[in-house]
Amino acid sequence: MAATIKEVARKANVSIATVSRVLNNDPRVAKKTHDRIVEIADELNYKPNILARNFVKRKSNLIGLILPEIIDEFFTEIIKGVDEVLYGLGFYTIVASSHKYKSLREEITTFINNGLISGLILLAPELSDKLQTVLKDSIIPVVLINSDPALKGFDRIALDNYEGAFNMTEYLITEKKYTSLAHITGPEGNNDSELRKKGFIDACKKNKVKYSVVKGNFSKESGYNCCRRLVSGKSKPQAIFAANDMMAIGCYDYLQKSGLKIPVDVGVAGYDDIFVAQYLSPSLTTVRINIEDIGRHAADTLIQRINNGLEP
Amino acid sequence: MAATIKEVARKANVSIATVSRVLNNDPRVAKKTHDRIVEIADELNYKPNILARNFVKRKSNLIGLILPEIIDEFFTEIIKGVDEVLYGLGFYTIVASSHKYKSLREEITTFINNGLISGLILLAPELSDKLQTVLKDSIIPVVLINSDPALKGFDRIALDNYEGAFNMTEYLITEKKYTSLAHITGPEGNNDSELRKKGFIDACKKNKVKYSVVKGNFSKESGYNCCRRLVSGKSKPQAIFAANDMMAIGCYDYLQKSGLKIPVDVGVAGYDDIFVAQYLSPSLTTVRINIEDIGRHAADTLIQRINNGLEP
DNA sequence: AAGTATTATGTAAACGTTTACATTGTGCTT
DNA sequence: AAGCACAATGTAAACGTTTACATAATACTT
Repeated sequence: MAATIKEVARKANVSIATVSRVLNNDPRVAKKTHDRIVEIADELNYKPNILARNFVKRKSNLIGLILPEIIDEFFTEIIKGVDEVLYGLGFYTIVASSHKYKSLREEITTFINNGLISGLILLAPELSDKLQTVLKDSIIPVVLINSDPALKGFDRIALDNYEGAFNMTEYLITEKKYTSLAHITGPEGNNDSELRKKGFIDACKKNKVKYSVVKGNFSKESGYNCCRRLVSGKSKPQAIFAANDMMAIGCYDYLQKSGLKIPVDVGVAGYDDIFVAQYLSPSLTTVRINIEDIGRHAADTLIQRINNGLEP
Repeated sequence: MAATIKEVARKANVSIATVSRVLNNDPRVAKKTHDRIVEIADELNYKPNILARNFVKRKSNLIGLILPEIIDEFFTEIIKGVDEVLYGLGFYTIVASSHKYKSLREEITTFINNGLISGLILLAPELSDKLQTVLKDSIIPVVLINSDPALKGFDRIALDNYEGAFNMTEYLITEKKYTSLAHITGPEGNNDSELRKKGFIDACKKNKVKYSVVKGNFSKESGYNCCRRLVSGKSKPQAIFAANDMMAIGCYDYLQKSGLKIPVDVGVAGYDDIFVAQYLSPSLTTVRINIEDIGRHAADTLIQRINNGLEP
């Protein structure tokens, strides 16, 4: 059985209050006593029971991180960024990814209300009204990654999807001299997806090039199928801008299979710069985003909210 | 403030004990009472405070998952597998990856002793003696992923590194008809690395082909450099078997740069089957391992140990 | 109908901390 | 040397559950 504060207190001939103060670096305890207690605690290999501490303080050193299942490489990077910051500040990160057993809303509701975590980071490109209400009513701070910018009253860390897509599209037009483009979107309602689409369309309009838009869902397969439709249609675009790299890979697959050369016959661009992008042949033109940074930033923001209680 | 068990009890005109029993599905409480209490709890939007529950039970529904920094794509898959199983069983997964602030041993010691988690999954291809002692003394169950098979008294989930490497090597020899091979190892002391090397060597010996071994460290750069050394050496091997895909990618990079054709001039094989493998050109020959499964398996084993207290 | 077995519920302690408040001790002021 | 301020430590309650044990209510014997 692990040693408790009582045993330390007894061995040091002080009350548990004094030991507790030492553990929390309360300046009111005499240096001599402090040092002695630290030594004895060490000797007994005493570690404060976090369960008890969290319980009595009614707040934990645990942060929830919820990620939807779709996201693939994002996953790792976000977790890394978040954990790096949190761990350094004495917090632990609880990840939840699979929503196999419960709806996302249920999961989040429980997570927020059961007192286990002191803050939540939620990567949710789409946010139902109900979910928004749940989050609004949350007693613990919530930081959103990548959600609708129109959402008021939330802390939100965003990738600049609109600008990224806009710039990429202009690049394809002005540098690469394509004069007809197609865009494969992500799933409807997904915020990243909508913004990228908007960026694409606006850039096309601004530069007065022909464009078309087809609906994908971020999966490789949807990229494959959309590419087939686009390429075999009557107005084949000169280049395809997929809303993420996975779908761009799907395009690669289809084009390769049908003997079309990239970028001579059809140009392909993606979004995310996932690891594999550089190893495609030819290498994929893609919009780079620093995912780990997003994670770090989200963690920072959350902790500030927890400590200072500032409203977003 | 969130509702507590007391308020539910008062509103239902019962003692908190009865409410507690209802929450824990104790069969001793009458159906009528049960239903009434459930309803009232719902009404008050009552969620049991997990912090309190964990505290009093002196065990939490939290599992630690420690991953070293090196591992890259493994990361995601392991977490997925672990979380999937644990979440379904009512447990949460705490991940810790970056060891920037503390030594691995310190981190693990604290993690094991502070009572926060009820079990630990540790992905540690190398395990110092000190660390072994810490783990042996652990009061909570520990499951190791991918550690030294010689370790007695631990639950251990292993990839069959030896067999995988052996089979791949035989495949290169008997199917691909290579008659001289080279192996780029992982870091010394790393258990995966040692087993793969052993599998390679044994297969070469058994089939009586010439072989050489050079030391890498699982990084892309080391693959690049080792490849250069091998290829420009006096006895250029017909094929290189890298102990992981990352190093194989390094080989690709070097060979491409120096104008050598794969697999005509030099064959390359890897290990892990990371996502990018299939998109290299030509696609990488690699040993497939199901990482997510390993995660699931580890989680299963851990929970069994927690619930049944079986010794490993 | 009394006694007994069974079922349903209540009582209260316990878990390991933190912390408001109380007490004691020390040194300083006059 | 009495009084006071302040520093150091102690006392005890509190946090929200679970659970062993006690009690009350009901049903089943005969």
